[in-house]
Amino acid sequence: MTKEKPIPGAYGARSRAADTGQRVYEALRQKAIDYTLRPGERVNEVRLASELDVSRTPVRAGLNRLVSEGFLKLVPNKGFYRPAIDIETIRSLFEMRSAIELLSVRLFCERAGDDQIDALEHLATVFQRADDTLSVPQIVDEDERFHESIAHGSRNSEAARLLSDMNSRMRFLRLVALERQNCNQVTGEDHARIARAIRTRDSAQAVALMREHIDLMLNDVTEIAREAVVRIYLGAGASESGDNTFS
Amino acid sequence: MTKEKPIPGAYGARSRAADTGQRVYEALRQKAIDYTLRPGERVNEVRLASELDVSRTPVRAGLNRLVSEGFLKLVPNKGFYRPAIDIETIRSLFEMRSAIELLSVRLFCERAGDDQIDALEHLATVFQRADDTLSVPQIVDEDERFHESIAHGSRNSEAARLLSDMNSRMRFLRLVALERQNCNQVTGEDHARIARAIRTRDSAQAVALMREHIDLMLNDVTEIAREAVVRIYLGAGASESGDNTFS
DNA sequence: GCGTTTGATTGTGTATACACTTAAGATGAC
DNA sequence: GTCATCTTAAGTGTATACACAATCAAACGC
Repeated sequence: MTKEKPIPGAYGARSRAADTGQRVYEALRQKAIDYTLRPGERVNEVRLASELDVSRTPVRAGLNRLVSEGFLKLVPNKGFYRPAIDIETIRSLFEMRSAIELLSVRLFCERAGDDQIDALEHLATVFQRADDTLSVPQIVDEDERFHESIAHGSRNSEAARLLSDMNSRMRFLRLVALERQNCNQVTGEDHARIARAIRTRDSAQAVALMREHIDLMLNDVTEIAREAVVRIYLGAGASESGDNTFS
Repeated sequence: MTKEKPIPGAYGARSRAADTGQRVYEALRQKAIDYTLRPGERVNEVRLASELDVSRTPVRAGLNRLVSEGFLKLVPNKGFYRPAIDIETIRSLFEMRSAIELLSVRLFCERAGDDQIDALEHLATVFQRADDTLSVPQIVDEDERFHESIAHGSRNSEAARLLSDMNSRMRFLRLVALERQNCNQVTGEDHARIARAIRTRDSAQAVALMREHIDLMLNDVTEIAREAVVRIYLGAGASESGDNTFS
C-alpha cells in the first residue's frame, strides 16, 4: 500500500470545482439509467468516487437524491442498491406513466396556447418526416420530447417533473420495446393523430388516442422485461450513450 | 447466544450510531411537512445540525433526499430552499393526486382480494362511526389511511409511493381545507360510498365517486392557499403534531 | 448624500479521518 | 471433515477541517 496525499495544505491541483456536485449527480443518474449500475447489485461508493475523481462526499449526495427518485434503495449499514428488475415494478411504471400522460394531455387541451400547439405539431411533423433515418435511441429522444412538451404545456409542474422521472427510469425499457416492435413509423403517425386532436381541442379524443398509444407497450411488458435483462447482463445496454451508437 | 455489544451507550454524545440517519431524515421531513421550514426561506444546515445534535453530514444527506421528493430546491453555492407557496403548484398537486387516485381505485377494483375489500370497508365504517369525535388532524390521518390503502391494494408500487409523497406535501393544505369546510361527516360518507362501489367491483362507478370526492377541494384551491399562508406565518401550523417544536 | 469598493463574516461544498458494522477467511475443537 | 469462533479486511456512517463563494457593512471617493 502506497501512501498518497502527503500534503493536506496543498490544495491547488484540485481547486476547480464549479459544478462538481451537479456533474457527479448527473453522471450517477446516467449510470442508473443505462444500468451501468446493475440491478440487484450494491453500489460501491469508494470505487465510484475514484472513477469520477472526487471524494465520497458528493457521490453520497448524489446517491441520496437518487434514492428518492426511485433509482436506488438504501439499506442501513450495507449501502445503496440498484433494485432488481421485476415485472411488477415495470408494469407499475407503465401504468403510472399512462395516468400522468392522460392527465397532461387533457390539461394541455384546456390550457395550452395556440403557439404551444403549433410547436407540438411541428415536433410531430418533423418526427414523422424523419421516418426511419433515425436510430432507435434518437427515436426515444424524439418520443420523450413530444410527450414531455405536452406535460409542460399542461401547466402542471408535478406532471412535468414526474413524467420526466418516469421516462428516465423507463428509458432503457422503451429502447428495448421500440427495437422489438419496429415502432418508429407507428409512433410518428400516433403523434400526428394526437396533435390533430389537440388542435381541435377535442380533449376526449386526444385522451383516447394517447391511451391507445401508450397501452400498446403494456401488452408486451413481460417480453420487454425479459429482453431488457438479457441486454443488461450482456453489457450491450450502455451503448446508447456516447459515441458508440448502433443502428 | 449472540455476542454482547459491550458499550451501546458509552460513546455518549459522540456516536449513538443506531439509526441517526433515518431519524434525522424523518425529523427534517416532518419540519418540511408542517412548514417549520418556512416557504421561501433558506435552510441553515449548521443550525439544523445543532438542533438535532448531529453534524452537518446526516443533515445534508436528508436534505438531498428531500430535494428529489419535491420538498426542497437546491441552489448551488447558496443552499437548500423551501419553495415558496404558490397557487399553481398547489393546483398541480391536487390535480396529480387526483390522477393517481383514479388510477389506484380502478386497479384496486380489478386486482384487490376480497380480504382487502373487507379491510377497506372496515376503515370506512370505523371512520364514519367515529364521526365528529375526531380532531381535524385525526381526520386527515384517517383519510390518508383510507386512500393509501387503496393505492396499496392496487398493486402498483409507484402509485403507492407517489401518493404517499403527494399526501405528505399536501398534508398541511388538507388540514386547512378540512377545517374550513367541516368535511368530516361528508368525507366519511364519501368513503362508504366508494367502498360500496368497490365491493361490487364496479370500477367505473368507483372512479366517478372518487373523482367527485377529490375534486371538491380543487374548487377552493385559492382560498385554501390563502388560509395556509396565514397559518404558516402565524406559527399555528405546527400544533398538529402535539409536539411544540417551533423555536 | 449616494454609489462603489473592499473587508470581515457567515455558510456552503468537498475532502479526509475515524468509528463501527458486516462479511469473509483462517484457525482450532470435536 | 464439519462446525464454531476468532481474526482481518472492506466498506459504510458520521464528524471535522478547510477552501471558497456569497452577503453585509463600513469606509472611501465623488
